[in-house]
Amino acid sequence: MSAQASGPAADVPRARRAEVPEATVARLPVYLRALHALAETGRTTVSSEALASAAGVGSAKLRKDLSHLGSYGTRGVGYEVQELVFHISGALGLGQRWSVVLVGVGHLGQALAGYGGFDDRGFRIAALLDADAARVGDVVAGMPIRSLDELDEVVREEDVSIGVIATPAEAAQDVCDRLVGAGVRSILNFAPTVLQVPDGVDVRRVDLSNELQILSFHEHRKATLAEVSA
Amino acid sequence: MSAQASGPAADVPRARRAEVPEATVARLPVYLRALHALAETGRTTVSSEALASAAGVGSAKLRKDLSHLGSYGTRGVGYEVQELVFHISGALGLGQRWSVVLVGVGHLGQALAGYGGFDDRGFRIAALLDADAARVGDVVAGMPIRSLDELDEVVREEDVSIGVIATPAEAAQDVCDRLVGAGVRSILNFAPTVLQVPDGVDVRRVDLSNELQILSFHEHRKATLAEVSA
DNA sequence: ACGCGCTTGTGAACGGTTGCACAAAGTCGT
DNA sequence: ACGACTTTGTGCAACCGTTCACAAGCGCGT
Repeated sequence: MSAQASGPAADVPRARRAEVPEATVARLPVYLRALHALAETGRTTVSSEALASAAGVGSAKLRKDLSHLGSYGTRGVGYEVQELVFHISGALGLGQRWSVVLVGVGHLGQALAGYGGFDDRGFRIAALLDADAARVGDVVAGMPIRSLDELDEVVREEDVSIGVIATPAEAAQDVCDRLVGAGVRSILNFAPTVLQVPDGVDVRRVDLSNELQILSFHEHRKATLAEVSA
Repeated sequence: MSAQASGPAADVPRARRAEVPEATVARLPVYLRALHALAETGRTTVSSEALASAAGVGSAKLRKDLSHLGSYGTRGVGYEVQELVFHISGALGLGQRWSVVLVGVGHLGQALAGYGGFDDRGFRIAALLDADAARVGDVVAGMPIRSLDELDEVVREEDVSIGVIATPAEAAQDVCDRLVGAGVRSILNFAPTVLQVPDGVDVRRVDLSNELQILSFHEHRKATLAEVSA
């Protein structure tokens, strides 16, 4: 976004990168998980129809999504599971291990720390940090909790590129600022606040209450419709 | 915008309200939270500009979103905070208290059970359920854990309309089926699986690993771009 | 009372996403 | 070897969502 194509489009090595659409990127992890599940059942190939159904999307959408990565299917047969896993992982940048720092070790933080999905895929928790001095030193999920003051040090030494915020809402913006100050440019925020960040920093929010309220809207709508037809 | 409904639009009972777009619905909770935060600082009115910035969106988008609910602003002044809270809450169906059943009381389940955001807004945890008999009877966040077998009973007696799944992935589909069987039509799924449900049932997924992978994609892209320009 | 400045609400243009429908391309059985 | 069958990859059209730009409306100061 910052370094736009300066004059000649020759800076791009091979223009094979047709810029994967954001909506597609958001679905790739779902496909990847479905593929892993299929692999465990022993399947070696899948049709777009079968994979789409396992991922909860339409088959045309799936095929179009995959076509943005390249042409890795075989007509008349389908996709080879392992090959697809490889290519999707590559597109998502999971070839390398990303170091993650987790800030805030309450119940949610512990749930995240204990979550198996980290090590399996390409993520490694570099450190658990908490502002509460009484908690520092406790061991959670096999790791000692360290002080929030060690943030810069951790980010530098462990080459952390992703920060996860699982603090109370009041602390989130401050922690965010510290993360950005330390050089972290990707943040996953579980605190119920909208974080203000400079350009070039990506933030993704996960908010339980939001999701419940969206469900509430649909329940409400269903209930109102039912009332009308009654 | 209401007057010129020439002919057909006026007598269609079902299409009474102009159907709030899904993308807008997803943002309403964010606005609501920002408004509550503003209310606590003593503000009684906000401009679309100020509220938009607090919510992390553009002001035009905010105004268009709000316009789907009605015309509740005052030109030259802005929106009255309390009034907007009232109308957004109404649109989201938060006027009534929804009963929620939480299945799976591991670390994540405990984090959710202890989350303040439930009681504050219009949600009430009707029961905590877990399949592990050894856990049944334990008290978490002031509530006793009950057996998963009591699901039907709980849903019926407590008029539960929303189910939250915080179990391991393996158990999620089974729990989902039970919830649907008991009559629950809105499900919030924290387990890393895509649930298969019949039509008429809404499912929202929250998946930590997905979010991390999306961040990974962007980090990867940034890193690749930086490499090229170097 | 009246114009001035501010802010909302919205029509219209734009860009991205979805779904359809089908040609291209492969496999399998005979 | 070949035709029937299957499934991918994609052009196209409809749809949805975002952004721009501005007229309409409101309060305030004079």
